[in-house]
Amino acid sequence: MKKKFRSSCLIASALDLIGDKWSLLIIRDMLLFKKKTFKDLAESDEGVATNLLSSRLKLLESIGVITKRKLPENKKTNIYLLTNKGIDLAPIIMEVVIWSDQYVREYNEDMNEYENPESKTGMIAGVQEAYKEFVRKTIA
Amino acid sequence: MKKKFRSSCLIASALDLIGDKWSLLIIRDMLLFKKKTFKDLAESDEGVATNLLSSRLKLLESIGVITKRKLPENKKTNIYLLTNKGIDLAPIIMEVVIWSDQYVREYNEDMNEYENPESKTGMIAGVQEAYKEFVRKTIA
DNA sequence: CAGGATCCGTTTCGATACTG
DNA sequence: CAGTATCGAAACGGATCCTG
Repeated sequence: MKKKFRSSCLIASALDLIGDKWSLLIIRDMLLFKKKTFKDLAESDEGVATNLLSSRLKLLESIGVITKRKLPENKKTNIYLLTNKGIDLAPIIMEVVIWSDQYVREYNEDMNEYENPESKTGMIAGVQEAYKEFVRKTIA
Repeated sequence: MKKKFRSSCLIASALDLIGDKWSLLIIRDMLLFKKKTFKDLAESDEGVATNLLSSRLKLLESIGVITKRKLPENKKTNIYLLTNKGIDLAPIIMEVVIWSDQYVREYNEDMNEYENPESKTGMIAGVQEAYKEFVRKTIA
């Protein structure tokens, strides 16, 4: 394992996303809970202020991890969807979920199967596929 | 892939770490660049202010992802080392590095081998083992 | 009424100066 | 060297206010 990473790794726009609480929560809510409207996202458990939600959605769109559009059948409501670039954040999100579950859970749940690297990789791929299917159905 | 994650996933103390730019950079510097003194960490490319570095080290210690101690042979200098809980953040850090490298690199480097899930898992394990070996040698 | 934008008091940041 | 103190600037967050 001699490969070197650039010291600039993790520095550029990744930190704007990953180093920001609200951006992470928005991406999690979209990816895992299929939230897509401003209202959905505003009602997160953590209680984002609408001004912050607004600013983060603009940020995420400018970086290209989400897109803003309207439903085919409903021209009024804006919806936000993860792009492929955004869906590729799934491994990060899921690793955070796994770590969090391992170290800060108060009660046991059966997450242990993911200790097997095989099933973890598969689980992440499953989350990504599920989201892509959701996008397909949403914009169809 | 029917397993459900608690909505509290990713919310608790994980966000204090992952949702914070400096905490992430400190963990990265310790894990990948083997930084261990205040001075080492203060000289990061990104330029942490010393007051923030100080507050983050306290935070990370309080959460239990790092420990503060002194070298056996040098009683003057404080050193900071990742605990096992901290080393277990490696998958998150490495996924961020991989995503960052994929989407924000300006010039190509040969990271492509990690597109194979097998080698990615192995690479992460390698990073963790390397750090554990570093800890062993440091406190020996 | 959804989808934000604006205002404003409070908290946090970040750069530098300072201390044991 | 390893932090702490200070202070102006920026960001937060919560309430309210527009606008189609």
